Amino acid sequence: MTLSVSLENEINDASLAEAAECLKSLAHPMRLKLLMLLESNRWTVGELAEACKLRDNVTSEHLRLMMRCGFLSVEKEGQKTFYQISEPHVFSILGCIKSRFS
Amino acid sequence: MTLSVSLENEINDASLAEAAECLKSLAHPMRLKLLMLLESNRWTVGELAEACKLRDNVTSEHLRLMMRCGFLSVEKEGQKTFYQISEPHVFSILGCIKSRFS
DNA sequence: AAAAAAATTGCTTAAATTTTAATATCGGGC
DNA sequence: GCCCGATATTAAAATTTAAGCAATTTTTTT
Repeated sequence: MTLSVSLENEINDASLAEAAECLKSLAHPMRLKLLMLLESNRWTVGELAEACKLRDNVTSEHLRLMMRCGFLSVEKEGQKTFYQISEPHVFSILGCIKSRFS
Repeated sequence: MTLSVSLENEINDASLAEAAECLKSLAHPMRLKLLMLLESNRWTVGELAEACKLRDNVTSEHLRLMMRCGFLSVEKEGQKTFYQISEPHVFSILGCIKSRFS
């Protein structure tokens, strides 16, 4: 019984791969910065690019990566695309990172 | 005042880079698996390699990466080197990952 | 010295990142 | 309606970085 409980707590290989993939999308200084900006508000690509002194297309690519693993979602309004954090766990991980590094 | 408080909560570029570096060392399926094994016990390189079906040298390299960002520490006893998690935040991040992916 | 356990090195292949350029999409004015 | 500027995305090429593997070296014990 103890063993089976401990096995149930384990995470399978597919989930490990998925988790690693998601962590990889966090493991970039600019993407962390983008996420921290997104913590409090929704932003457009252009606003984020300017705030981070990045090119628009680079910013767009970073956002795409984070979209792909479900961290972000968008709301389109006219010619603007607003990005926002859509996965609650992102907030807890960011909190964890901040408590360790600031 | 509001502004200065919000700035104080920010994280500077150097810390962002360091955080990204650390996350990168987590963002690998095998290293996640190694950490989960290390959650409850200390292990030797050889034991971890066998449990994960990895070569010793590959295992050693993964462990070295995680040592470098302070997640692990070692205790040498004779010809054995026991690895263990030495950074409390690792536990909280693992918890976060598990709650999202299992 | 020999054996066991880890760590390091050199090399090859695979991924990620950046850059430049090109291609959509939307809204407003003519 | 059609073109223009602003906004955003995509594509292809070049560069950088990481992963995986095999062989060698170091460290420690017997």
